[in-house]
Amino acid sequence: MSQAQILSKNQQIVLDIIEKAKGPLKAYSILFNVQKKGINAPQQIYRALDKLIEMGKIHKIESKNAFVACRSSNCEISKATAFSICESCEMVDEISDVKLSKYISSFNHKKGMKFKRFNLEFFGLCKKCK
Amino acid sequence: MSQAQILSKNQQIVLDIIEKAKGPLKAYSILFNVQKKGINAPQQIYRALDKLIEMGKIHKIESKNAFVACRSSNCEISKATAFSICESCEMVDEISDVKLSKYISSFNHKKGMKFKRFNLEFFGLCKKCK
DNA sequence: TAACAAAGTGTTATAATATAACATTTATTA
DNA sequence: TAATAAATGTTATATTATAACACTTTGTTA
Ligand SMILES: [Zn+2]
Ligand SMILES: [Zn+2]
Ligand SMILES: [Zn+2]
Ligand SMILES: [Zn+2]
Repeated sequence: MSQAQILSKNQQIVLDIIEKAKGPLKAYSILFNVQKKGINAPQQIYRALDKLIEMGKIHKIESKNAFVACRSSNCEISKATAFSICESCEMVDEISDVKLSKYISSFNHKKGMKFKRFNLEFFGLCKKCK
Repeated sequence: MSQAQILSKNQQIVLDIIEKAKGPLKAYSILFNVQKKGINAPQQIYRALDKLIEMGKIHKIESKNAFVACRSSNCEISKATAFSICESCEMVDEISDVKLSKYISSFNHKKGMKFKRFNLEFFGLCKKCK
């Protein structure tokens, strides 16, 4: 059984902000939000972000250069991530669909490449924006 | 029948370079490669890139901020893109697998979002790097 | 517990990626 | 040919991300 990760001070501060946010956050917007807490430099943010990603606590939305908290408890440390992204309101929602994930994970590339992980981003209009 | 797109001068220059490249190219590396051709500013590159993406001639590899030529003739203007990416040598290969693409396209999000397009990036080690 | 190693922090500087804004030119079409 | 749309050239600036170095805290192990 893997014990609950203990986070460092900066990691906890950054994670708290990302978890409280309604949508994806950009690194510099996180930075501006924590300057009162004594974090002054981008490095401090990026280092925390890197570790949090490694731990699977957050994910990077590549198409937006932004970060969201992981909402799926069974998200196997980010080996198989999928997101739906609203092109109008910027809302991002993590998709955890075992069938979809299994199907994609089992996809075999003709050219003999063995995949370790994948990231899938869907784009469209969310219910509200339709 | 859609007639062959006629490209503007800058669009053609940028496309040529991307098509000749063996791997994904970054915007500034394209820029450095075309300065002899009279293109001097990032804007000129990014504008061409934007149009080429719109036309489906190239794709952006989001996880790398880099661009590759579209190799799949039936790539329906980038509504459904998939790539395999080698984490060691940076090689990128466009996957055109109708079954995979159909399966993912038909995925229905529970929260009522209708998807217009998706982008899937696989990561691993290619044959050579394994 | 002293010594060492590993992980985290703080800081300054800079690199890399991308867009804003505006003037001008070229191509298209009415 | 006049009006419109698309593309270009240019300068400046915004945004995202990493390098490098000195120091501190935490964990491990002799
Ligand atoms: Zn997750
Ligand atoms: Zn929306
Ligand atoms: Zn394609
Ligand atoms: Zn490789």
